[in-house]
Amino acid sequence: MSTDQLSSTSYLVLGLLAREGPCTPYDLKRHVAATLGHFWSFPHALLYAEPTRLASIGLATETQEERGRRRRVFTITDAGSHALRAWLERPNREPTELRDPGLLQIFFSDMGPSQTQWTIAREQLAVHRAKLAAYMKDEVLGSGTGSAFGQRTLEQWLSHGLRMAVMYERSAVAFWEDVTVDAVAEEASAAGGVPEDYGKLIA
Amino acid sequence: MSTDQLSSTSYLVLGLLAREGPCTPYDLKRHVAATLGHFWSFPHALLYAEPTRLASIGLATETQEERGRRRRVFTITDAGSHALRAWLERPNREPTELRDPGLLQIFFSDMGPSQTQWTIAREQLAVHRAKLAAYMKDEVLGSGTGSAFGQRTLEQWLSHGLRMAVMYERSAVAFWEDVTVDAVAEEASAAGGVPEDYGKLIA
DNA sequence: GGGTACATGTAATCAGTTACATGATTTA
DNA sequence: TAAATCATGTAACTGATTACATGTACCC
Repeated sequence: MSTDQLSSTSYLVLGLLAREGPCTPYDLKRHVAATLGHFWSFPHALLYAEPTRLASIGLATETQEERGRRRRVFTITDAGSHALRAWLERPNREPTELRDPGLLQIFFSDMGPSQTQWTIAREQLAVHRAKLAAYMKDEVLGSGTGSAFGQRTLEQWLSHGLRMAVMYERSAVAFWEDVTVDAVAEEASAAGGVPEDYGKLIA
Repeated sequence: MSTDQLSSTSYLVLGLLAREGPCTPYDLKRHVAATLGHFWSFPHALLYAEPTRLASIGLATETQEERGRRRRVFTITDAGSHALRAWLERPNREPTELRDPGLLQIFFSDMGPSQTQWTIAREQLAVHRAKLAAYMKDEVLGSGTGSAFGQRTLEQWLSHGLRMAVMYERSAVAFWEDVTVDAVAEEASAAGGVPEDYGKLIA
């Protein structure tokens, strides 16, 4: 029953089954969408396939409803819990993957026409500002920006997960603001003018 | 000659061929390793496969050496340049993928023994500090931390690409410091004591 | 000249993604 | 009761990752 070679997806599912109790794939989907899914996409098909795989190696069990939707409900087994804990205690040095298509574009923006950098930066700035605003509306984030002492509720842990994402978005906004300003300055010095909506940038 | 449905990998290769001129897959590999590869992994097998694919749809051409290593050299075609420029001008709203295994662990740390949070945070703090230090040693980053005006050299663009990564690592360090402090406080209040190497944390 | 690191490539596997397809529940 | 949306699942595909395999250049 090799618990080796489990993927991040495996631990995601194991973790959710451990914390939330028995779940249908749809339950998993919703939990993920509300938390990690904001910055680490797990297409729903994955969350239907992965529990099946876990069941096949004994880390979960599967039961199916007789009537109605005939949903499949998955439950973590002792072996599953054990695998999860073992993973939690194992130091993890896999590097963060930061896959940002906007960054890829700006990286090659010198291969395009002169206003390319400016166009990309403006777009990305909008994207990241919107995302940051969306995070801020999620009430789950509201309170504990300072260090929270004492016992931690589930909600606090969820917000804990998102805190990093918020920090990333803040960095991203700052970064794209910088790039935008640079691009404007460059355009100005090259063409002797300033884009019309320059004022909007600083707002 | 549908230039549709090209992946990030495709544009990475097109962009490098456009900027660097004809390249072997190994050339691509080295360029990537020195830049984007720091935070977005592209296994070398990809960089051997992708140019072939591009050649098959007319966005690059392939020539092979007669003698010696019989390397394959790829050159971007006009169609390839066109596809690249079209992509640069197309607004891109695909979200950033932030796949951080450490974050996944901390997200589920309440499923492990009590010191789990502390252990994970310490590990991740070390990882991200090391990465940040490594970035700082790369001379390519040294100078222009402020906004750089005037014309931009290739080196500046490279550093531009990495600047975001540096900001991310800074955020990560701050985040994991926070988590570490939280964990220490929690352990202390729960067990009435403080881990021995607490002092090292603040250093 | 033997070892080591660099360089080049392919093949097989596997995970992630897209697309398809349909049933169940709610709401107008 | 029809439409819309929520929910459930599978199949096919494609791209990413791992593993294998080998050759070349350099260094001791």
